[in-house]
Order: sequence, then C-alpha cells, then structure tokens
Amino acid sequence: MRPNKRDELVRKALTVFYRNGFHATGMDMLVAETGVSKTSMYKHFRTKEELILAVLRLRDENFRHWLYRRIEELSDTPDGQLLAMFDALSEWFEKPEFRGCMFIKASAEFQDVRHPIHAQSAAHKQILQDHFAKLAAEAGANQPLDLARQLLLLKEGAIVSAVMARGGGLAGDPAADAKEAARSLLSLHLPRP
Amino acid sequence: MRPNKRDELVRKALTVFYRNGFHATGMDMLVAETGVSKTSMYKHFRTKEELILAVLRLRDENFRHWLYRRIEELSDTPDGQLLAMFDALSEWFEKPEFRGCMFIKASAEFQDVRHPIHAQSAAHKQILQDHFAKLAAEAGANQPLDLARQLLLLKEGAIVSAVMARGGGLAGDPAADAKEAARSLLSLHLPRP
DNA sequence: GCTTAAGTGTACCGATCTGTTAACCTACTG
DNA sequence: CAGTAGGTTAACAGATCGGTACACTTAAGC
Repeated sequence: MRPNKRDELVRKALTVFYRNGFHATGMDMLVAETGVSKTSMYKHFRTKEELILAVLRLRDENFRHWLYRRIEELSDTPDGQLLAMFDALSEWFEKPEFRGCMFIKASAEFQDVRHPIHAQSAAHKQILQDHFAKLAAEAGANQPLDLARQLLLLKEGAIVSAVMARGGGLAGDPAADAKEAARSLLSLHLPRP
Repeated sequence: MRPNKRDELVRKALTVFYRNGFHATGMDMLVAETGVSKTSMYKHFRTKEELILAVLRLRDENFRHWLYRRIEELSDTPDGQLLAMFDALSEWFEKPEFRGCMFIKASAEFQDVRHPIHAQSAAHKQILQDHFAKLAAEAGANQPLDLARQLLLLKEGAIVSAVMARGGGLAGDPAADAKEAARSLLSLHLPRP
C-alpha cells in the first residue's frame, strides 16, 4: 500500500464526487474511473465514508491554499486581500468545471450535525473565517470578527448564487456583486485612510 | 385520485425529503412514512423526479409566502421589510426542524444545470431576487437591482452558515451578522432620510 | 530463492434502488 | 344493480448499492 497510491485515489475520487455528488456516486463508478480494483480500493479505505472524509481533507487543503495564495498574488495589503478574494472567486466561478462548494454540498447530503462529514465541512468554514478575521485585524478593522463573518456570508452567498446562475437560471454576477458589497462593508469597518 | 390526497402526499414527502435528502430517501421510505401504498404513489407521480418537482413547487409557495407575510408583519416600510427579512430568517434558523434551504440542497444533489430540479431551484432564487428588487425600488434605492442582489447574497450566505453553525461547528450568529451587514448596505444605497 | 506486501480480477453477498404487475377491495354514481 | 374510479396488498423485475471472499500475480527485501 504505497501512500502515494492512496493519494492518487483520493485525488481522482475528489473529481468524481465533485462532479457527481456523494450519494449519487457508487463505489463501482469510483473503481471504474480510477482504474483500481475494488479490492484495492477497500484496502485503502475501509468504508465509503472514510474515502469521503479523505477527499474532504484534500479539498480543504487544496482550496484554502489556492485561495490564500491567489489573494496574496492579487494584493499585498490585508484589506486589499480581503477584497481580492472576490476576484479569486470570480476566476473560480468561470472555470468550466466549477460546481459550487464541496463542503456545502457535503453538509447538504449528510445533514446530521453529529456526522463526521458534516462536522468536517463546518470546520473548513471555521478555518476560513479565522483567516478572514486575522486579515481584518491586520487591516485595522474596528471589529475584525464581525467583518470576517460578514465577508464569509458574502463568500458563501456568492458561491451558492454562482451555482444557480451557472445555467442562466439566476441573473447577475455574484462575484462582482459580492465584491461591491464587500467594498462597502470594508469602508465602514476600516478607519479612514 | 382525489386532488387533496395528492397534495397530502406532497406535503408529507416534503418533510421526509427535507429531513433526509433526495437521493438518500427511497420511495419505499416515502411509502412507509406516508402510509400510502406504493401503487397509489406511482399513480399520483409517474417517477420520483416528478414527485420531487411537486415537492419543490410546494416548498417555493410555502417559503415565499411565509417570508413575505412575516416581513410585512415586522415592518410596514419597504426598507424596513428588507431588514426585517433577517429577523424572519433568524426565527427560521432557531426552529428545531431547520435544515437549511431545500433549493440549495436540491441543486447540490442535481448538479446538471439542464436538469429540471436544478432549473426550478434557480427559478426560486430569481423570484426572491425580483421581490427584493421591487422592495428596494420602493425604498428609493439608487440601484435597486444591485442592492437586491447583495441582499440575496447575504440571505444565502446566512442560510449556509446557519446550517454549519447548527451543531456548533461554526461560530457566530449568521442572521444577526447578515442583518448588520444589510443595515450597512442599505444605509449606503438609500438616500439620506 | 523464499517470503511478504500490494495489487489484480471476478464472482458473490444481502440489501436497497426505481418502477411494474396482477388480483382484489370499496364506495360513489348512473 | 352494474360500472367505475381510487385504493389496497403483495410479489416481483432488473439494476445498483456498499462491502467481502478467494485465488492469483507481481515486485521488492532478506
């Protein structure tokens, strides 16, 4: 059981789950898409749930590191980075493979709050919120935690709306709208420059 | 096939789907929970998808009418009603049966934008956005559509965050945070009173 | 050269999935 | 009273679900 083999399985399973959903994706389909045998799959992951949790761990890493890096590329001030988040999101929304937030979908399919999948999804959001709060504090916001929470609301709302808007079912440009709103909120929370 | 029998089935199916998810809820479970026979169920709804679409239609009616009425009870000015929406949401979030937005969950489980379930979910959001825009225009907002979209983002973000916060997995009071943000946005969009 | 770990293919398990079939019951209506 | 609409129970398709059993191959390490 080479560890990188396992990682490769998680990586491929991620794309399948992301495209297809969790319940709608059977282990047979995963086995077919990854090219691995079913026996091996179950040697690496004792249950489907364990595989999903591994997928979510990878997704958390990938997404957060991508977002953190991208906003640092786009701006070198903390308040600029908070704003730039919505430009990064915009880039994400326009990728053809964009299918919304994997953690929102996971918590939607595993609704019991005591379920590890639900808990892990919430943990991802908490980590993001903490990061926003750190940036807000560095930017000198009056109430950095409040600002962070409001920005998180805008981010989640933008993702959900972007999903709905994807097929033209909802009018508007969620990333642009969210950025505009964020600009307003930042101007009210930050001391006059 | 008395029509009210069908409505009763839709009503009961709604609670089961809302509690359990769509893919995770089998027709056998629905039959057991509604007390109806499987044959009758398939006489009323030719497929599971048709049942889900009927459930979503009912949910759209119920939710929108509840929300519209509640915010009218809480305020009699259009801008006051836009703010009161977040008080109404707060009441919803605190109900023990709260499990998030059914349309977000539906679009998460049926991701293909051409799928009728996905389209119907997006339509629900569009109708809400239109309603907000109407209120924003009545309130005299500079750009009522922009304000409506921003408020929709806050609403969706609050719902998603409330789901995550339900088991204590995410800190904060999403409804209160969203209301605070909405107050800021309104003050910037409305002409000085 | 032998052992062991890692992986393979395939067949299978019982349960559940959506959906169907057939025979029967019951109550209203012409 | 006969016909019919709406409902019942119960069994059954055919597929797929998560997960396992068994016999085999391949490659590395001692």
